[in-house]
Parts: sequence; C-alpha cells; structure tokens
Amino acid sequence: MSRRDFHRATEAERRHDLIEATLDCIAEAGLQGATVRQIADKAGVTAGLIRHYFASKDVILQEAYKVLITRLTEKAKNLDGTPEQRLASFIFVNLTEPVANSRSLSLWAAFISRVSVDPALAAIHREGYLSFRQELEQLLADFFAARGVAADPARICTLAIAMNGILDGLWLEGCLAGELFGEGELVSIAFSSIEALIGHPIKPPTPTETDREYRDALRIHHR
Amino acid sequence: MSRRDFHRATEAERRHDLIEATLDCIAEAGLQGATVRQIADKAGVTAGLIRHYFASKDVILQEAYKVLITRLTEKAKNLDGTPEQRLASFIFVNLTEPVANSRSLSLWAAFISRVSVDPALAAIHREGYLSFRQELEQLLADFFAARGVAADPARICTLAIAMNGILDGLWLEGCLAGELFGEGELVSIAFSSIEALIGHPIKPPTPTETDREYRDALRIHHR
DNA sequence: CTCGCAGTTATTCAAGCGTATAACAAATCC
DNA sequence: GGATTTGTTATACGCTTGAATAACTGCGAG
Repeated sequence: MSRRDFHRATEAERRHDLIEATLDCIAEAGLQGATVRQIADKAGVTAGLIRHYFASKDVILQEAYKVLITRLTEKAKNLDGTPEQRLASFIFVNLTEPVANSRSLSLWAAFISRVSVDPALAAIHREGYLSFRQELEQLLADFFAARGVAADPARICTLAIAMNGILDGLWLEGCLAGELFGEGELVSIAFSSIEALIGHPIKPPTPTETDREYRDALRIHHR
Repeated sequence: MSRRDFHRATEAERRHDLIEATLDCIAEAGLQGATVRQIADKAGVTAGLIRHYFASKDVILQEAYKVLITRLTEKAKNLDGTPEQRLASFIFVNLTEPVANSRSLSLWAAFISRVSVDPALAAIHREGYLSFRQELEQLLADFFAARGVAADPARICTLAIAMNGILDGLWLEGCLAGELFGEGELVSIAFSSIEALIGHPIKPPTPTETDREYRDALRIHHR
C-alpha cells in the first residue's frame, strides 16, 4: 500500500476535473453511480478532496448541472449571419453533434429526474430554460423584423415555447433512436415543422468549408 | 413497540400496491428515494415483504416501469372513429391529462435516466417505444389509405418517428412549463406542426358530451 | 533555511442500503 | 381440530454511502 502521488493543482483545474469526473460518472452509471468515491477515483484523487472544494455532494452535482446546461446551450448562442441564417443555424446546432448524442441525453435525463425533487436543481434548470427560450425569442423577433412582419410579443413567446418543444422532442428522438435515421433527416423534419409553425419558409444555413458534419447531414437527408 | 397489524392480501393486490407505492416514492423523491424501506412504508407493510413478491429491488423497479409505460400509452390505443378521428385523438390524448402532467414527467425522466445504464430497463423501454411507434404507424397508414394516398412503408416509418418526436417534445414542454400556456395551445401547435409534417390537414377529434377537458382545451385554444 | 499553512491523502464514523433469516399469525388441509 | 403451509413481521448482517477528522506533503513567506 503505497501512498497516492501527491500532486497540487490550481483551484480552477481541480474544480474542472472534479466536475468532469462527475459528469463522466453520471453518464456511465447514472446518478446512483456518481458517488464521492467513484468521482474521486475517476478524477484521480481521494474522496476527501471533494469536500475540500465543494461543501457537499449536492453542491458538486449542482455545479455539474450548470456546466452541462451551459455546454448544451452555448453552441446555440452567439450565432452570426442574417436573422434567417441565425434561426436556421439554431435549429441545426441543436439537432446535431455535439449537442445531440446519447451521452447528452443520459446526463440530461439524470438531472431532469431530480429537478422536481431538488429545489436547487430546479432553480438552475429554470434559469437555463428561460435563458434558452429568451435567446430563441430574440431570434424569432429578429427573424420577423427582418421580414417586415408585425411581431406580437405574446405570439413570439408562444412560438418560442412551441419551437422549443419541437426541438426538444426531435433532439430526444435523435438521441434515443439516432441510428434509425440520419441527422439530416431530423434537421429536415425540424425545418418543415417549424416553418409550418411560424408560417414562413426558412432557408437552411450556409455551410462553411470546414463544416463536414453539415454536408454529411445534407447527404443523408437527400439520399 | 406493538407489532404491526397482520393483514393478508391477495397476490394481485399486494403486487399492485407495492408497485403503486414504488411509483409514488419515485415521483416524490426520485429514484434515490425509492428504497425498499420507503416503498414498504408507503404501502403499509414491512420491508421484508417486498422480497417475498419481487426477487430483488431491481425487479420491482422494472415492473413499475412496465406499469408506467402501459399507463402512458394505453390511452392512445384502441381509439375509435374514422382514421382521421383516431389520428386526431391520438395527438390529443398524448398532450392532455392524464398523460401529460408533471408527475408523469418525473417518473418518465427517472426511468429514462437509467435506461442507458440498466439493460433490463433498456429492454422494457425498447419494447414500449416500438409498440407505441407501431401503433402510430398503423394510424398513419390507415389515415393515408382512407385518403387514397400511396403509403410507402419507409415514409410512414419516418413520419411516425418524426411525429413521435414532436409529440414527445410538446408533451415534455407541457409537463415542464404547463402553467405557461393552456393545454389547448399545445394541442393546437401539435396539429399545425403535424399537418405540415404529413402534408395533410387533420380535423380535430369530435368531442363527446362528457369530455369537458376537451372543451376546455378548445376554449383556451380559441381565446 | 525552516516553518507555517494550504492542499491532499488516509482513516474513521454513523447512517442507510439491499438482503437474508428467524419468529410469528392466520388461513388451509386432512 | 391439530399439523402444515404460506403471508407477514421483525431482526440481524455485511456493505456502501456522505461526511468528519487526523496525518502527511510540499511550496512560499520571512
């Protein structure tokens, strides 16, 4: 029994590593598999260190949830292009890698199942959800404005909720049954559904040269 | 310390009570709150009895998941009316009580988060999912047949997946943010999205006299 | 250069977990 | 109407959990 290597790290590094380890544990074995010992083991430290950086196990779970939400939504923020392009990119980004995959779903479901139980997680969820929807509302408002269409805020709100629902459902379906149909198919379905919803056609986003994934998606879509 | 009342029950009753208690525990405190002691307490028996009816705690969870899936899907089966009415009812039933509420979502998320971890739950999930989609495919096939439209099986399969996704997402949205918009709004959004998806209008289902909930939904929808 | 101190490891603790088993109560059988 | 079987309670066991604490390590201040 030799003593574990003693390695000092900065606070930022440690917290990051521990949170990543937490997410890994949850993805691999569910919330029940994310014990302080498993997390510490995956992060290459001993269990006691977790309590040195996080007041309790609940706190590290909350931090991990924040990181997950950020990761799932950051790609859909700061899009550029015309309002139409941004809206199209928003749809695309949310239904393709790295947002849409089975690991994301596992993590998301694990936390969602505790949102109704743990008030702290519920607050984090609420914040992330409202922020995401607000982003979507802005996109829609810009889209309508660019088309010279009158944009009733209440209607935009409803549309955002509905569009959010459609994206969630297709994202879910893609994560769950991803092998049953290509990513491009999902994106295509999303476009036609959402076009019907808002009553306007949306041009697909202009692919960049390096966006191989997008071309793959289109290829699957059109085959 | 007096001994707990000794009350004999039939096997069907006991199993039912224990499974209901399990679902209650999960809904109230998450999967982590569904311990054998909590379940037994909620069912009004002692912990040992659970192992008399179920080989292990995993088994009672599996049985509870089966019951949940059945409850969430049975309302959408054996619909009657014309193919168009059945399809419309299918949409409606899946987006209103008792299928769409926050308790359903809590339970669903709890189990989904373990589907990727527990092979037994994965098998149950797969069966329920495929059965649900097959039901939907049949509805779509009948719908197209009644309209005299050529129904390519592969296309129907894709449509069923997409429609399933849209329904899932709106169901999710309704469960999560149900207070933010009326049920009728959700149903209305579902109709317009799905009509766009399949390229045909769908008449809303004919309400029965006793279907107060439906009238409420429509009222909210048209306000 | 050494000494204090913050970061890390190792160990310990009480509580709760799933499970096993023994004791008990009420039907059922002969 | 006693013996037997079966549903139920009660207790115990071994293990894991989150948390607390003690021991150790190495860097930086003085």
